[in-house]
Order: sequence, then structure tokens, then C-alpha cells
Amino acid sequence: MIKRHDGDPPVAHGPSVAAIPPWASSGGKRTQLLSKEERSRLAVIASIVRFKKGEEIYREGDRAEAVFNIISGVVKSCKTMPDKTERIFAFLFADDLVGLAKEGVYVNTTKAVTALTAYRIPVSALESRLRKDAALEFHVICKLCHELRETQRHALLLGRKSALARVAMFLQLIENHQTASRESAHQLHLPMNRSDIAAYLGISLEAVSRTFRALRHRGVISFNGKHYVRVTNHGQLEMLAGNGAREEKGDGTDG
Amino acid sequence: MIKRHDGDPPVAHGPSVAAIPPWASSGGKRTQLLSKEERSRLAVIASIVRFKKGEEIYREGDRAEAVFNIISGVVKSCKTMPDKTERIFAFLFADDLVGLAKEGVYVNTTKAVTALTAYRIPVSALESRLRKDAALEFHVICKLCHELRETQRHALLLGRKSALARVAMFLQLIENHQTASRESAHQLHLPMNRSDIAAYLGISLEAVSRTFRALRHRGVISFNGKHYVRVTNHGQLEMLAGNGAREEKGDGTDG
DNA sequence: CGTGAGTTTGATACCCCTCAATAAAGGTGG
DNA sequence: CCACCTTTATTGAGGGGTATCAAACTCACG
Repeated sequence: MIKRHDGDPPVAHGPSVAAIPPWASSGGKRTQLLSKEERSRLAVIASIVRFKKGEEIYREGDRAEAVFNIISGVVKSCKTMPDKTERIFAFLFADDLVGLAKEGVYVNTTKAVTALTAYRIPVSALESRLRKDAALEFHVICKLCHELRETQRHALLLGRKSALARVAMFLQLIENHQTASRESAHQLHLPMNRSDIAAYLGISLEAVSRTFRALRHRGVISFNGKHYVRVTNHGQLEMLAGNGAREEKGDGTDG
Repeated sequence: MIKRHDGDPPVAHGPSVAAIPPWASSGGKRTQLLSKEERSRLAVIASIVRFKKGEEIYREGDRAEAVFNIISGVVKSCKTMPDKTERIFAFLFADDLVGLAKEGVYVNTTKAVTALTAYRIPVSALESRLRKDAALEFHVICKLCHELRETQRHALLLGRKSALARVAMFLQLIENHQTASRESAHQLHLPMNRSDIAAYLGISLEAVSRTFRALRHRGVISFNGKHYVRVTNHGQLEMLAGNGAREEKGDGTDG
């Protein structure tokens, strides 16, 4: 009999946390922060949980009894506003940590955007483990710095007024993440639907659709289905995102 | 209780870090994270630096050789966009940490909004200190969680479309900060100018001015000069900020 | 008292949100 | 395999709020 749970190599190594470190150099790539020993020690106190696509992992206000470490799949961290609309703070992927809390209570609701596999680490065990392991704590600090930078980039995105700039910057974020994780990414994967993208960008889903069309029309991107994008003009995308270091005067709209 | 005023001589107790912890209860107030011993040990590797109002502390892209811990004064963390406009990610106050880096390089520019006194802690010394002191690291983790939540609230603010909602939420942020720090805050202090507020809210400075006028006209706030506000109608402010439960019944406090 | 930065107020254009309908994709059962 | 239905995505038209440009004003400071 084949046991998938224990026999799956990537799973057996234990929790995995990757980030671009705050002080060390990593060549712009996410690096595995945890050592083999740390991962096995964490594996002892962790359990593996699975969620279906769309399933809720926990809700804002729940007692924060565990932290999750994504093995595979995508998670969205969000808040439901009084008018029932959803605001998404972050999309979280493999090697990310989920479960930000305040005074023992989760501050956000998190849901599985795709089918999800994750480690569930009880905070009580994690806390005592942390207090004994300075190296592990340092790695958590590195990860939190990474998340802080990511959240700031999201804030930078939301500071942009035009939908074009927001969508362009969103595509850059996705591209950066996928190139920092994998080796190559000539094609971007958008696991979330238009509605989620809109909730993350702070614009309406219609605006997302329209902006994609505009980018496609300008020859900046091209779609392979609705969830795969290829950036055909990085320079233009960079300019539209407004992060471009060089702002050439000719914007080439006449071509 | 020790009260600090701008211009007071720096306290000799050493670096001070306050936050609302992620898991422990603190009654909604910021608590001092560092023990007396930790503060003195950090004081050994720290030096005290001063900046004039408006002065630049460091610039995005500089080698991140130090972390700063604010003793008194206000700091803004920002980025200058290609079109020379400024985007502010956070205002930082006493007991905050400044100096977020990525691969040894500062990710933002920081400037003193008011006259500033701070501890300067070299990262090399801090790093070795951290690796030896698990308790200190845990406290840094708590502080980073706090900053992460604050940055998410900022993102939530920027997700709002109307200037009214943004300004209202901004006032709530200031109020929360000042009530979480001091005992009372019947009057809010806005140390930054309208331009900085606009850069933080992602709206034009004219819109800030107009919105303040609207709030004043509605009897929600009243000004004492240009830098002191009194909230005269908290319920209304809450409703305008859109976080309030007014006219919404769902409370979402399930176990 | 004079100067200049910071702030307030006003008019117009533009972009995005809202509402509405159509079209495509995905899933289910016959 | 196809018909059917639900969900998701696209496209269109009109209205509202904010940015932008421009000018008057306030206040701190020399």
C-alpha cells in the first residue's frame, strides 16, 4: 500500500520558509531560511492540513491558536467590509507563513484560493520552540521583514490612482514573485479570479477586465486562457507601473 | 509616569520598543517589550543621534548599516516617485524601529518630520546580539508583527475610494496610536503638514484640506490651530471611516 | 514689517464606479 | 456527447468624486 502522506518527499522535510533576507545577499532570489534540523524540529509540532478551493482557513476574530505554513496552493488574506465587499491584503504562496494575530486573535480572514496543503503549527508549541531556538527566531524575523516589504509594495500599488498603473504593478509583483521563486517564468500564472484581483487592487472587477484589454490592445501582454499571461513588452509595463527608473520622454503610443 | 517632551534630554535607560503583542493580551495598549537588562545591553551597542526637522536620516538604496530606535520625534518612511511626488508608507514615533532593509540595502527613504532623537544600532552588532538572545528576538518578532498590522491598516485605508473615508480612517489611526501610547488623548496632535498627510493618504493636499473642512462643517471634528484636532463626534467618524458597525448588524464575533 | 512656505478655496476635465446586458467558461446530469 | 445551468468574464452608457490648474489667504519667521 502506498501512503501518499508520508511518502511525499517535499512534504516530509517539514515546514519550509523562504524569503529575501533583510541584510544578507541572496541575488534577488528567495532563499530557504530554515535549516534541515529546524525543519525537522518544527515538523514534530506541526500537522498537515488540507483545504478545498474557496474554503475558509480561519476568520478574523477567531482565537489565533495556530500559524500555517503553506506547502502548496494559494491563500488570500482579506477583510470583509461592512458593505459585504472584500478587501484583499495579500496573496500567499508556498513557503509563506499565514496567521497574523493581535492579542491572541486573528486580524484577517484567510481563504484558500486554490486547493491547499499546509502545515498547521500551534502557537503554544511554536512559542516555546522559538524561545529555545535563537536561530529559528532570526529566520522568522527575516521572513517578517520580507512580508513587511511586500505589504508596503501593496500599499505603494494602492497609492496609484489609475487602474492601468495598478494592474501593471500587480503584474510586476506576480512576475517578481514567480521569478524569485522558480528559475524562469516567461509566462505568468494568475491563480485567482478577476474579482480577487480587483479586491487586491482596490478597483472594480470591470476595471480589471477593461485594463487587461487595454494592455492587450497596446501589445504589452497577451493571454493564454484567462489565468496565464505573457508579458510581451517589459519596458512598457515598467513605464506604466510607474516604477521605471528611467522615464524616457517618448512613450511610443504612436506605434 | 515619565513624560517625554520634544527637546527633553534622552533617557538613559537604553533603546525602547513598544507594541501590541500578537499573542499575549495587553488590553489594547502598547506595552514595553524590552526588559531592563535587554535595554542596557542594547544601550552598549547603540549611540544617540539627532536630526533636525526635515532632515534626511537615510535614503533608499543606501547600505543598511544601522537600525534606528526613536526616542522622541516623528519620522516618515517614504519613496520618491519618478514624477518627484512623494509616497509615505508610515509615520513612526517614539518606541518604534526604523530601518527596513532588503539584501543589505534600505528599501525606503526616511526623514525627520519633527526634531528627532533616536538610538542608532549598527546591524552587525545587533545581529550578533540577536543570535545570542532568544528573548530579545522574540520581542523583535512581536514588534514586526505590530508593524505588519499597521501597514495592513494603511493598505486598508488606501483601498477606500473617497477622500472622506480616508481622512476619517487616518484620524482614527492617529487616535488609536495616541490612546494606545498615552493615557488620554482628548485632543489629537498632527505633527505632519497637509502635504505629508496627503502623501500618506494617497490623495491631493487640496483634497485633505477640503475634507477637513467638510468634517469640521459636519461637526465631526474641530481644529485648535492647524496641528491639533479634537474629535467631537466619534460615532460619525467611525461611520465615515467605514469600519464602524453602525447601520450594520453582523458583528462576526464567532468563537 | 516683509517674505515665503504652507494652506485654503474655486472651476473644469478626466477617470473610475455603478448599473445593466451579453458572452464565455465550467460543472452537472440526462 | 450534448443540453442545461451556474459562475465568471467581458463590454457598454451615464453619473459622481477627485486631480489638476490657478489664485487668494494665513501664519511663522527673519
